[in-house]
Amino acid sequence: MFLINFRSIINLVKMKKKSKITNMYDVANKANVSHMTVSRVFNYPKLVSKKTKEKIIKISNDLNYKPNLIAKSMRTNKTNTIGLVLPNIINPFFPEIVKGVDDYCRKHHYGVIIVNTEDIYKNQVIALEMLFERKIDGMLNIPSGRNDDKKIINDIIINRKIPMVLIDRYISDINCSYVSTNNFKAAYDATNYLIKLGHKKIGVISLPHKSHIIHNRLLGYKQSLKINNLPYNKNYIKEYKESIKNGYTATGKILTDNNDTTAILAMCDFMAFGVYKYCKENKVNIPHDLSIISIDNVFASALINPPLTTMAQQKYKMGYIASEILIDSIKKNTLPKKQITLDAVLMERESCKSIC
Amino acid sequence: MFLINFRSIINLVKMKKKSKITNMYDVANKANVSHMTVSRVFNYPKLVSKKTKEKIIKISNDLNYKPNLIAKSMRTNKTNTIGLVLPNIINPFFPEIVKGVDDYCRKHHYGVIIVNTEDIYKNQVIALEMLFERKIDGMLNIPSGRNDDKKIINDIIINRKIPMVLIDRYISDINCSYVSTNNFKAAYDATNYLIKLGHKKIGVISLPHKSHIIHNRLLGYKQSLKINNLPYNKNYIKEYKESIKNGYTATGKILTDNNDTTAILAMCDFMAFGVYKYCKENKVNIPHDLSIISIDNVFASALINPPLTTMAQQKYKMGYIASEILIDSIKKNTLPKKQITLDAVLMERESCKSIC
DNA sequence: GTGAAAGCGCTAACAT
DNA sequence: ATGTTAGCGCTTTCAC
Repeated sequence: MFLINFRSIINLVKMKKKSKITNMYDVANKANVSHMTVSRVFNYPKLVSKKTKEKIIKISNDLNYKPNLIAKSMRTNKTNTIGLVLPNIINPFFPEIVKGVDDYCRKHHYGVIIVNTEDIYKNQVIALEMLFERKIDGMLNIPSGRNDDKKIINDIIINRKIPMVLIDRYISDINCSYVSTNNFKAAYDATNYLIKLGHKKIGVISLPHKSHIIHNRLLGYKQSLKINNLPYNKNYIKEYKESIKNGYTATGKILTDNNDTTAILAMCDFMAFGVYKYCKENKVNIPHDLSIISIDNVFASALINPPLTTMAQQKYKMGYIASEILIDSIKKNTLPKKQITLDAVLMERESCKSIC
Repeated sequence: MFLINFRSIINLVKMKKKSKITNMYDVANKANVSHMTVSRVFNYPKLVSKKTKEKIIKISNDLNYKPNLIAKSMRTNKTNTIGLVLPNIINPFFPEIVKGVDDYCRKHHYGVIIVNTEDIYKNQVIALEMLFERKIDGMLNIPSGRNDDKKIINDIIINRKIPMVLIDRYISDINCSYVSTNNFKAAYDATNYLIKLGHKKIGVISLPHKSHIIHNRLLGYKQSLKINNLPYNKNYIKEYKESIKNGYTATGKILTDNNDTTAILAMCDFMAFGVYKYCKENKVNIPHDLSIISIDNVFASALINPPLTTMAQQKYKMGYIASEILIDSIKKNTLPKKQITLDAVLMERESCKSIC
């Protein structure tokens, strides 16, 4: 009764203004220890005696105490948060990457701040500054393929030694890691598949190849022709920006320019959807009159009629592995350099027919 | 030589440790003012003389200074960050909501921490605790419809007075705001549309209606029948969990139980995709033999053949408005209570036929 | 095994 | 109009 609980007094003094959310001092006060002992329970539990530890854990639970990660960040310079910048969350290609990122990060107690840039330069700048101000530990970036991105990424992220992993699209000469599909092999395998089915006149619906991606896919296509002793003829290749409408236009171009075409390789599923549209309107039967293979395996590909045969990019895995590389290098306090490519996987459905 | 090398190493280590990111004091020193003046330039610029302000802004730019939002949060108890919890980013229904959220938040300088729960209870708990520890100012939640969610949301978020806005799905008796589709009206309008086309025997592919959503849609369907003096017969309603396969099964059930069925209302697009699959396999022509309308307007709906007529939920707007309500109440320091419902919009495509 | 003191970068409150 | 002081809740460092 006469004993004065000094610890309580000390802690109460330190608490001063009573904040409504439980903090370390509340727990320490109730456990009659210093706040440092509470801190150790959460960060270096081995340094605390079993008895004290158990008491503190119980009290923490009773008071519903959770450490304030913002305060922790102040001291440690680590927020356990990463940024994820992507061009367009509506495009069904990206959500699977997001899921892979989310899965890995949740498991490792990292938060993910997501920003959708719409491929607009201003949004990219806002996004990067926002993420820097929030002191993210690292960044995942699915770049837009615009040229001015590189400078701003260097200025705001790379030059400040923030680790970055690019996903899907590459930016040359930038100090970071990179995870993508093996695009050469994807197109090579797709073309080989058509050739094995007996196709010799294969049209290609391509995209503007400022990016390495399309460049490599085109190389894969050519290499497959070469290996199979088939001639390369660039009249069979039509290049438009990615959209269903442009896929439609490209199909018309290919078929009128080359009326012996028996198959089309579309560089992405969206362009393939345009092929379907053209074929429906022009009474071309898929796969009877025209075989079509594509690269991506977006969600809708299995739903359309006939289901689209496509080279599935491992989108989930790309997100997962990119997160792994990033968080690894955050923990090791190094800048990541790894370059990883994943093979696309043939999803054999019903849009290709053997003509042997 | 050895001595020099040894010393260089020590210096490099020291420098590395010393190398830090520009802060307020760096700017203040260079400008020959106190750090408070710098702070005012960024927070209350009117309180600083024009001359000083300009000098500080110039120096800030020169030194590439950006305020540290983590440190700011320590004092202000505001992180300018919100949480976004959703069940499944792969489901094409959700990314459009995310885009709406992202757009509003970017404009208002809020960061969004996203978590995908997969409808798994444990993930939901991890997500909420993670967001609480990071001191989010508010939360957007697209709940899973699981019953145990309510308690955990109350424990971790609501009881700590963190503002929350639910999107799409409602949880009864919880102190928060709510933005959703007017589900009664969506089904009512869809049914009316079919009836106007001459349909009298309308099957319904429903979902388990633990949630208010399906309950209200069913009420809308019934009300439309009533208003049009058509009988209600529950044999025409089949209820399964949401999946393409179950949509397939349900279609079979409806058509064999009621061979006079001329139209089907699917409670969501995924179930409608199952109808398409069934019809393709069983040589039922859409819309010639069977009309189909649905609710959602997911991305793939326009791609399938024939394009699906569906009541489009305003997903982007839901996300945008929910963010607006949340950030509004954060700024006013109140808990949001608003309940908003948005009308679904008829997307008339080619899956319904007049039989008048 | 545990505690005291210092301070991360910022802002609120008060002082000049 | 500008400066001084005192923390926000935590971890690092050093002391015992």
